[in-house]
Amino acid sequence: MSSGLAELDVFLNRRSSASEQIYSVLREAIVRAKLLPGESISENAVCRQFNVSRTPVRAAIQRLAEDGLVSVFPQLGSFVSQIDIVSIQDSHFVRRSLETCLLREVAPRWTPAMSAEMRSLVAAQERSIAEGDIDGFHDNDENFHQLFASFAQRPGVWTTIHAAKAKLTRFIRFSGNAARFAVVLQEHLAILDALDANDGPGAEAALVAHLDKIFVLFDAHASDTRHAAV
Amino acid sequence: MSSGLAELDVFLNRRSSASEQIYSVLREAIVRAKLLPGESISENAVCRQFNVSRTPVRAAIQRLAEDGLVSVFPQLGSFVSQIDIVSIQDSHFVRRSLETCLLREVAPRWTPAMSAEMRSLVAAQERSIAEGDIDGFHDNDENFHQLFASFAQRPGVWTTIHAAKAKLTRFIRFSGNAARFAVVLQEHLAILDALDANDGPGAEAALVAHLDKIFVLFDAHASDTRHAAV
DNA sequence: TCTAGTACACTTGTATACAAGGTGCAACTG
DNA sequence: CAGTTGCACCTTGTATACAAGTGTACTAGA
Repeated sequence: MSSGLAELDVFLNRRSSASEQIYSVLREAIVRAKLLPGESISENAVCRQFNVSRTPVRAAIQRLAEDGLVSVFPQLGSFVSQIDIVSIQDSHFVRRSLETCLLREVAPRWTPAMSAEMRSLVAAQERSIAEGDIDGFHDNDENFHQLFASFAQRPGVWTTIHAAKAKLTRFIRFSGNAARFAVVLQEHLAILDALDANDGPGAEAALVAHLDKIFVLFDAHASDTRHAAV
Repeated sequence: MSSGLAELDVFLNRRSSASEQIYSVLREAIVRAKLLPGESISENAVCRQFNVSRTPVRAAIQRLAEDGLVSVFPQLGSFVSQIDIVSIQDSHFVRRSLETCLLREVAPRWTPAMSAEMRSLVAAQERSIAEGDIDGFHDNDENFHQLFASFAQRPGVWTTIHAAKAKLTRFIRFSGNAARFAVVLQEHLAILDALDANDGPGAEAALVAHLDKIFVLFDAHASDTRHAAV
C-alpha cells in the first residue's frame, strides 16, 4: 500500500517550529489533493517521513483536525477527511457571506489603484493557466480574494475565509474541470469592471454569480452519489 | 502573585480526553473573564492545577492560541491574550455578516413554531437576569443566536460564529454594563416581532442594530485608551 | 471445512525526560 | 557607583516510554 505521504518534501528548516512546518506541508497536500480522502495519516508514518518525534506531528494533526481536514479516531487512526458535501456547503455559505459583505465595504471606496492591483493578479492567473500551473492558479485566486479583505480594511477577516476556502478548494480539485479556469478569469474581470463602473450592486451580483458556480459541482456530486447508489 | 488559575475546577471525568476538558475549562475561564488579559498561563501551573502531564495541557493551550484567546511566546511563556480592538472588530464583522445572511435565509421560511422556540429562550434570559446569573444570560444569548443558524438549515455555520463570538463576549464582559442586559431582551424581541410580521428587511435592520450596539463599547474603549495615553 | 478464541501489531492518549533559549538578579570589575 | 558578566530559574519545543483500546490474522479444535 503506497502512501501519498512518501511524495511529500521532508526538509525542515529551523526558522519556525517543526509542528508549524509539518502542519503547512500536510495542509497543502490535503487541499491540493496530494493526499486523498480516507487516506491514513498515521502519526508514526509522518514521523518517519519528516524525521521528527510524534510530539510535533501530533500538534500538526490536531490543528488539521480543527480545520476539518483530518478526522482523528482514538485508538484507531487519523485519516484525511472524506468530502462531506454538507460541511462544504456550510463553508461556501461562510465564504459567500463574508466576501459579499466585504465587497459592500470596498465598493464605495474603490480606486483605480485597487483596480490595477487586482487586475495584475488576474493577469498572473492567466499566466498560470498558460503554464499549466494549477497550484499557482489557486495561489493567485487566494490572493485575489484576500485583497478584497485588505481593501475593505478588514484583513483579519481573511483568516476565517481562508479556513473555509480550504475545504472548497479541495472539493473543486476533485470535482472541477480544466475548462472552468478560463471562465474564472472572466468572472473576476466582471467583478472589477462593475467596480470600475461604480456599480456596487452589479459587482456584488457578479461576485455571487462567481462564487455560486460551485453549486454546479454540488449538483454533479449529488448525481454522482445517486448514480453510485443505483 | 495570586493566579486566577487556582479558582478553576479541577475534576476531570473520563468521557472525553483530558486535553478536551482542559480546553473547555480554560476557554470558558478566559471568555468569562475569570482569567484576565495578560495573565500568565504557564503549562506547568495548569498541570499542577489539573493533575495531568504537560502533554494534554499543551494541546489545550495550542487550541486556545488558534482561537486567538491565548498568545504563546516560545521560551518566554503563554499568556491570556490582550484585548485587541482591531481583532475584535474583525470578529464583529464576521459575526454580523454571517448572522445577517442567515437571517435572510430564515425570514422567508419563518414559522410560528420558530417564533415560540426563540421567545422561550428570551424568557430564559429574562429569568437569568432576575437571578443575577450572568453566565446563564450569556449561555442563552448563544442559544438564541445559534438557533438562527439551525433554522436557516446551516447549523455548521454556527461553529464559525461561535469562534468569533468568543472574543466579543470576552470584550463585553470587560466593557459592558449591567443596564445593557434588559435592552438586549428588547432587541431580541424586536427581531422576532419583525419576523412574525413577515418583515424581513425590518428584522435584518433590528439584528444589525442589535449587533452594532457593540460599537458604543468600541468608542468607549477608544476614549479610555486616549485618556490613558494622556 | 468452518468456527471460536487468542495473540499480535498498530493506533492514539498520556507521562516524563531532555534540549534550547529568555529573564532577572547577583556578584564582580572598572 | 555604573556597567557588565555569569549563573540560576523559568519558559516552551521536542524526544521517548508507557498505557489502553481496536482490528486482524492465525491457530487450535470440532
